[in-house]
Amino acid sequence: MRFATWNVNSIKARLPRLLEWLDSTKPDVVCLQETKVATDAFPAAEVDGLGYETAAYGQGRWNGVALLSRIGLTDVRHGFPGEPGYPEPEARAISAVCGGIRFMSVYVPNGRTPDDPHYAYKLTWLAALRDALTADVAAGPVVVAGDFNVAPTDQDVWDPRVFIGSTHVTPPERAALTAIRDVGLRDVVGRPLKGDRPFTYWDYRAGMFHQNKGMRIDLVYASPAVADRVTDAVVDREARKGKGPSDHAPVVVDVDI
DNA sequence: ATGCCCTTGTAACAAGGA
Repeated sequence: MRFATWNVNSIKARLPRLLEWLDSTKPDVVCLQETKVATDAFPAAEVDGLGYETAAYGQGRWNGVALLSRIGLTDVRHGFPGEPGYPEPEARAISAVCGGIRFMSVYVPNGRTPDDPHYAYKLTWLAALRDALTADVAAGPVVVAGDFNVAPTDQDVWDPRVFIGSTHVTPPERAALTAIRDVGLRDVVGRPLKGDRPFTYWDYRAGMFHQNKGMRIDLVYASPAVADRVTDAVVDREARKGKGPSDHAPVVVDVDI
């Protein structure tokens, strides 16, 4: 089985690149984030043409998540029990069972700055996610993948000095990730295809990608039943190149199941 | 080379992203 996670930064703007990438990469399951379309506006017919079923959860202009699968897609859930809003519910999580594994695609709140109410929302959201995952992990194998908007360690940002005082690197955010792993999930880290660190995001501005000034914030957290069977994991930086890319690269995981 | 911010909604900017 091959699965992947990718923050596409608008499914409408990225559809040609997504279809090309699906055709060449041939993942069985894909977790998408920042689709930026309403649930009913997701281009399901286009991905159906490549053999994928779709489960989408969107709200229009902001956020939006989806799952694509060509190995079955059942028991779809929008959000998770106890998920907070800001203050209204936001389209940041969707899960479904594909090939016997519950996949959840997550788009964690950004936080903006540590003194912003959005940062408190981010921490509350991550704590609620942890609580909800406790039941899911007990029920069977789980993969939670997506844009976590947290770099787990200082090695996961291109220069820790630049991020002092910023979100994505603060101890409470990192502790929230640890708490999620502690419910029984492991961090499946992709191989970088260039350089020594598997960054998944590079700002569009100032040639950051070309200087490899990135961050590892797109993460794959998997139950041991999945993590133990990983045969390869790669950050597909090829998808960050060329005309009209997302600012995030996909993480692609192969599992012998 | 991989190449120097992007997307959406609304009407020339505003807001968010990280």
